[in-house]
Amino acid sequence: MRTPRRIPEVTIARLPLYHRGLVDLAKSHSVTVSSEELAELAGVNAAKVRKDLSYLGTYGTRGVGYDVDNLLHQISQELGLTQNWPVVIVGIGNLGRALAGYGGFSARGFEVAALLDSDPSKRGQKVGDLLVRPTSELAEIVKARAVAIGIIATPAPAAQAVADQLVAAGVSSLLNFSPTLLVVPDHVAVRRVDLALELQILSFHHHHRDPTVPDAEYPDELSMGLGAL
Amino acid sequence: MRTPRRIPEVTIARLPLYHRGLVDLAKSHSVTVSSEELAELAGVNAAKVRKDLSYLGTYGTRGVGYDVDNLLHQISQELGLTQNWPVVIVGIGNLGRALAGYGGFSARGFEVAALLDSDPSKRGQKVGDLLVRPTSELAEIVKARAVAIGIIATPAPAAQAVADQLVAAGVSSLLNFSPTLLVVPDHVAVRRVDLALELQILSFHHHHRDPTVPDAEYPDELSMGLGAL
DNA sequence: CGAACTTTGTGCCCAGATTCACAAGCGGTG
DNA sequence: CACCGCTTGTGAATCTGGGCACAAAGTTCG
Repeated sequence: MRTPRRIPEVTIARLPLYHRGLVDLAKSHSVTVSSEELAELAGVNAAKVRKDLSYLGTYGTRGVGYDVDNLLHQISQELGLTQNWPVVIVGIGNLGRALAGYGGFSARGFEVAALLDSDPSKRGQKVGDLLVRPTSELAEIVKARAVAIGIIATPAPAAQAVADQLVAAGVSSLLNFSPTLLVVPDHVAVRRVDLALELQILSFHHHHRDPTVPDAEYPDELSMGLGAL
Repeated sequence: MRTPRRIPEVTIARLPLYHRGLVDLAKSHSVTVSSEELAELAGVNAAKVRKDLSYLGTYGTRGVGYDVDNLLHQISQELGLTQNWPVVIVGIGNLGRALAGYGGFSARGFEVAALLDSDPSKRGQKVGDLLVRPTSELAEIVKARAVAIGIIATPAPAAQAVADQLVAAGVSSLLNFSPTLLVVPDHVAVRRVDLALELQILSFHHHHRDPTVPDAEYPDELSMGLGAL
């Protein structure tokens, strides 16, 4: 039997970290990896790694560790990374353009199927080797290409309408870059990336930072490392 | 006495949501708001709103709710949003440029103090009305402008070195857009925004979506809303 | 082949966060 | 001024996830 238990959301969120660590290990031709090593790569502790992986099945070997290739395959399987998911990016402003040009997509099993924007003046612009198409073609594209994931990079006021269209067209997962709370049906997964929110959290920490910590100044380190850039 | 208890991290992460809701309410000239209303705006439940706010102090009035202006002020105070924090953006690629052009910064109390990139060919380029400056000037700029927050938008291999430089120069908070685990001293706060990770989490949900949900198709909604974009 | 060693998988407990549910407190009303 | 309705603030219960610690299981070496 596979995946006997329900996988906790926090574990799901860590699987990509393990995935990344394993990709690195595979590149360096490591054959096996211990929970300890993997924990270090992912920035968590070893017990958590073992518990997380145990939700997927028992792929480790006691006394040895995990087979890198096998574990990588199992996690890829679980995350659904064995196939290329087509995504659409809606809203080709500053951010949308940056996302369109981001190489990490294709490298990690996501393929930008289309760029959409409602602004007629953007229609026909090229970003990379993709053409910006009008939002009115959204439903058509989503259905024709079986788009799995919609990325919303529009201004906040347009976000909900775009989300509605994406959902109506059959997209099941949304990545929302606008500072908006999207209302979607239960079966649609939404992840939100909110820059202002992250900055405000950092602002809190800066505001409440421990004043006993000297305001930095590590003269030794200042001189090193600059060349590396 | 103010802030008697330590504020849990999860609460801190929600304060910006309340802040945003309150800003909207203030714009629409609402005078008071109940925990119920604020909960709806923030997408959480009312009990959580009340408990979160109670960590800040007792700013509500029983039978009435919270005074919008006052609560907004208190939360701004707590988050440290009553002053403008200078930030630097390091790594002016696709993403860095998009961030530099993002209007949300200045609107929300953050000011881009400088754009830095180690690539000599980028030096002197203008993004908006800011000049790209060499990374070697990092320490100088951070100290001169008392930069609070460093945004790392470099490729992964450069991220750790940049983080080291920022920390050495006295930056206490980092926003890391590279898919890297940064190692920093305890007193430095790091938030990570990882696109590939978010997509992989969505991939999981799409991969495991409930097949009983019909593949969308809500004909009524398809025709409406398009004009709004 | 058995002993020593290594590392996994997991039961158990603890800490932290969420939610419930209700007493306390305030404003309005007659 | 007393009563009623509303909403906060918070103790208590519940749920969830984290981490310890150890038995189980495999490997290596003599």
